[in-house]
Amino acid sequence: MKIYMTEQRKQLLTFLKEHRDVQYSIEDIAEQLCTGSNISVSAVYRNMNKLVEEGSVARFAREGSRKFLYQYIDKDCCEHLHLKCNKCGHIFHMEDGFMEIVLLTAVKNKFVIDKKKSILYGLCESCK
Amino acid sequence: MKIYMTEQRKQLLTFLKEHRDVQYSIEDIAEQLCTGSNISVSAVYRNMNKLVEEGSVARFAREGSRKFLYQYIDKDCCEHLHLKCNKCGHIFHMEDGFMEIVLLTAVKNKFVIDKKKSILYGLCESCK
DNA sequence: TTGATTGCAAACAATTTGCAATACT
DNA sequence: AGTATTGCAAATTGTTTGCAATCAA
Repeated sequence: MKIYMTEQRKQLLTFLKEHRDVQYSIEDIAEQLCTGSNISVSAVYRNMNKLVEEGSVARFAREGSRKFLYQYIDKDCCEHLHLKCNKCGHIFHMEDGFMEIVLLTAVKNKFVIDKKKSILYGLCESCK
Repeated sequence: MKIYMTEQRKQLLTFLKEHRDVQYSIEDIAEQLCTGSNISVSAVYRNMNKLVEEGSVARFAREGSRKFLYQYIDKDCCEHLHLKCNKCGHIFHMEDGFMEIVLLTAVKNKFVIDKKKSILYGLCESCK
């Protein structure tokens, strides 16, 4: 199935790429892009699903809310373990060296971590 | 607000305690307990919410489904990092020694992990 | 021209809530 | 007795879908 680069998809991708370190709900995105009459909410839903299928966007679920969260993913991004601060909501990438230790430790515990799908929650330095 | 130990809540707690290592959706629980006419589905919802508030049950969300998952939590459980297998769905506890390493590594990366809220996804030994 | 994408409104699925009846302490 | 909890049905919330019109290739 071909991909048409519509105005709406272009805007979405631009927005997400400009905020690679943020996870947005559909509502968040709609607030930013659907205000005038640029994009309909259902176009946002459909596009996000397609982008998730494609692999350029990741979808996350969070206990505490029924809303899914979306984040643009580049190669750089999905090669890291993510740390999300419970207070400020910011997402950090675990540095390579440290990540290797974590992955290796998990292997010793007989478990192979999927970096892409795993997020560690806690407090970042400025919030703790 | 007092807690009344109703027949329904008793059954729920018994069921969850007997399967501490499993995460159930409301639907799963309903299948087990609401078949005859023991408990209504809304009682399950309300009880699970109350138990989550209380802290004796944890609620999880996963991308790929809109259903929340619930699991009985004892002191032992919330002191561990959890590993969830993407294939068989089973939940494992990371062993103490290994967990310490992971937590310490995160601290070096300037991040304090909240064990209770974090789940690492990947593949367990028998599924990889 | 062909088929993917859009906007809208209606449909869905999971969860929550209002209310009168019931059960716990 | 007083109030938390129940069951039911109706309401909400977040997401998906059908369809005719539109747009990208």
